[in-house]
Amino acid sequence: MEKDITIYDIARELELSPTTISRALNDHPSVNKNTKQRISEAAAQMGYRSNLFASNLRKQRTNTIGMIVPRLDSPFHSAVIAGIEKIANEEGYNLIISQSLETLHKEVANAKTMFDSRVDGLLVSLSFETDSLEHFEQFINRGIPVIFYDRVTEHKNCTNIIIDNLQAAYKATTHLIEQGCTNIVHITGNLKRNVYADRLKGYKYALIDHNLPFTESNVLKSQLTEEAGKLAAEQILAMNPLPDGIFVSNDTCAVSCLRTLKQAGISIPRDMAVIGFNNDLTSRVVEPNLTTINYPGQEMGEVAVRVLLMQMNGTGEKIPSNTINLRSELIIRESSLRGKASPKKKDILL
Amino acid sequence: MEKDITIYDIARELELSPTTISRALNDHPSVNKNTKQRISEAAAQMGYRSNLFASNLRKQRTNTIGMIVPRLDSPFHSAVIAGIEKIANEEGYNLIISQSLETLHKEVANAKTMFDSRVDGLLVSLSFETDSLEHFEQFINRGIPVIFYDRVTEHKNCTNIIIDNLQAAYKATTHLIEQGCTNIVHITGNLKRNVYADRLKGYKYALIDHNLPFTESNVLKSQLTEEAGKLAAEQILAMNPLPDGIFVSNDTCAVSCLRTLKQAGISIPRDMAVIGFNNDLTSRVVEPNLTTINYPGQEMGEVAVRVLLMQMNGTGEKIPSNTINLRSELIIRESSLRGKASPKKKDILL
DNA sequence: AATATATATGCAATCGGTTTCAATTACAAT
DNA sequence: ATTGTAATTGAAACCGATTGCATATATATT
Repeated sequence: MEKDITIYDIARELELSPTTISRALNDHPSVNKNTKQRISEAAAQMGYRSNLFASNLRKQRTNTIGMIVPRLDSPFHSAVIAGIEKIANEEGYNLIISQSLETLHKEVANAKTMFDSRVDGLLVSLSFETDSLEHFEQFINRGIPVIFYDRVTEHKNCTNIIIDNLQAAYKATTHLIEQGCTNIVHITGNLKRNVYADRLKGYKYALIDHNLPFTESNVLKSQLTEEAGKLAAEQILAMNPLPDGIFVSNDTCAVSCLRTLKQAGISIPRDMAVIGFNNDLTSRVVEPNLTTINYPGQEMGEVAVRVLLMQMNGTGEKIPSNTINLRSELIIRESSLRGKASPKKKDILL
Repeated sequence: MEKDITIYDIARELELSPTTISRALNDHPSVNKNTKQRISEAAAQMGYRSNLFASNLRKQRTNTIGMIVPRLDSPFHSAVIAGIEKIANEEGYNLIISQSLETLHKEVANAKTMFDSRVDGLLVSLSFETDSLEHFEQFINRGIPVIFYDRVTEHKNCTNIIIDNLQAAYKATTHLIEQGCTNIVHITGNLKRNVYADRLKGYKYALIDHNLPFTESNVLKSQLTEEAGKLAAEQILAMNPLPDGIFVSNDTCAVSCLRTLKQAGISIPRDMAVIGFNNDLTSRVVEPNLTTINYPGQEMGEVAVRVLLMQMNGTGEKIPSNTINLRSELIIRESSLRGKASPKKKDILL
């Protein structure tokens, strides 16, 4: 079992002070070039590695970014994390990740752990249950920046990074209307969360702007799971008259709903056009392929961590609270193309 | 901006020494019960939180587990991580996660970061490219346990946690044979990795045990991506005679292959029966639903972290190198059921 | 020659817990 | 009265890197 080399060992070896060793290894300008050279060679040769804890303890920062996500096993969050990890890595930051599993109590516990681990910054996408940001106040009180992405809530000291859910939903609904749909159902999630509330608004405004009636009974609240998709399909089949278009707030649920409708003898998109949200892999596997909104997960992650780094290394002055909107796009596939022939290209980007 | 409370602040407040505060907060037996009570109340009231860096620095351990996975955006790995995070959390450990993105150089860089972060233990699933474990020697030399799961290589000091890939593949292939297939193609991945090499063996042995010929030309090497599935399908369509069964080493590729074959007019499973591997969500979305091997991801994660914790807290003696095998199961769905009527139950577990 | 300036290095304190080794007290046993 | 034992508490060293302040040397300026 080898022993760790410290700057004291190097100092002894080269007959210098630990101070100089430390400065040399941090490329401090006041150390002679030749000395630096000697030191870094000795360090390499002796197998030195810096002790982050001693360093962190002294510097009062950890070079660590914390992340709290609802779940890791979601294609969208995976993409976000990939983007975050890439940039964080490049900038020399560690990433501590934990999942709230959509519960408030685990989100609170995770926040505490992140706080005790003294992360320098925090990236959060809120759980379904979260209705208070109290557990993040401890960070804000000590000047540790917190950034919310995707599932967000307004907070005067925090930046939010989102897509324009309202606009995306508006586009999707408008597309259904342009395909001739006049009786469109919307399947939504927990309206406490901005993403679902905004999509509902987009759906509503699109209807109104095209002189179609908005009726509460056409909005189905759901858990947006696979199972919930089946239930929603059954509710839809019980409607009279049957709707001719469905806009679902995620792909998992849309796919399961679509399949259940198909099994019941409904022809998609002829009888009903269907649009999902997320552009998950399943949207390209289901038959017919699902029209959906493409979410820039990786990009969202990259933007989030860049903004966070800016705030972490900022002058200490509070950057004014703000919201960053990323572009999303409607990807049109067979599930929503009615009447006309199917499109030449497989995927058409609006 | 609030200031951090230290044990010295509490000591001053209660007119005790920092020693006693530290001991009380760690529930050391030699501190008086009443004193403990007073101290913990004061700590709570003053908003004290332990400084992990000071503690780590002194204790020379970090309460942190490192993880290096090929990618985070894989349903299997997400499930593993979920299992790991659950147990690690319960036991009071932090989790640092990084992805190698299937490249050796990033895996090496990540290993270095983990090492510098002084993780107490390491969980690894190897990248495609990895053909040497040199970058893990530094851990082993210092007595830091390393555990490999799923994508593993033999190392005399490390435990491996896997499923019996050979047996699973044997079962899958045997099932195809029982369904009347006599000319079965196998689509495999990078044979450097145990998982694919073992599955190939299972396929081979099943053929031999059932007196079917094994031919190299029936083994298609592939990247197992969506794109690779299409290519493989084209290769299969060019075969003469056409095979009547396909066993693919993952679901993503199997699904894409299946869809391409269908588009070419092949009836699944009548003309060709198809089996995948992983039980991803897409296997339940594609038409017909895909027969596949269910992988106990979450369980694998839980076992991995438990074994790791044992080794981390062990007496320091080397636990003899070993391999832990977890059970997997064949899930039979429509894509492999030929001739007979479709099964009564949606999913049949063998 | 005297002073100013830049360059290079080191001393010693510091970050906040943990731990070794004593010290103190109370009480029991001889 | 003396010694032994258990229960509490504290002083001080320590983990390893960083940094404010001081010092020493070399070079430039007047």
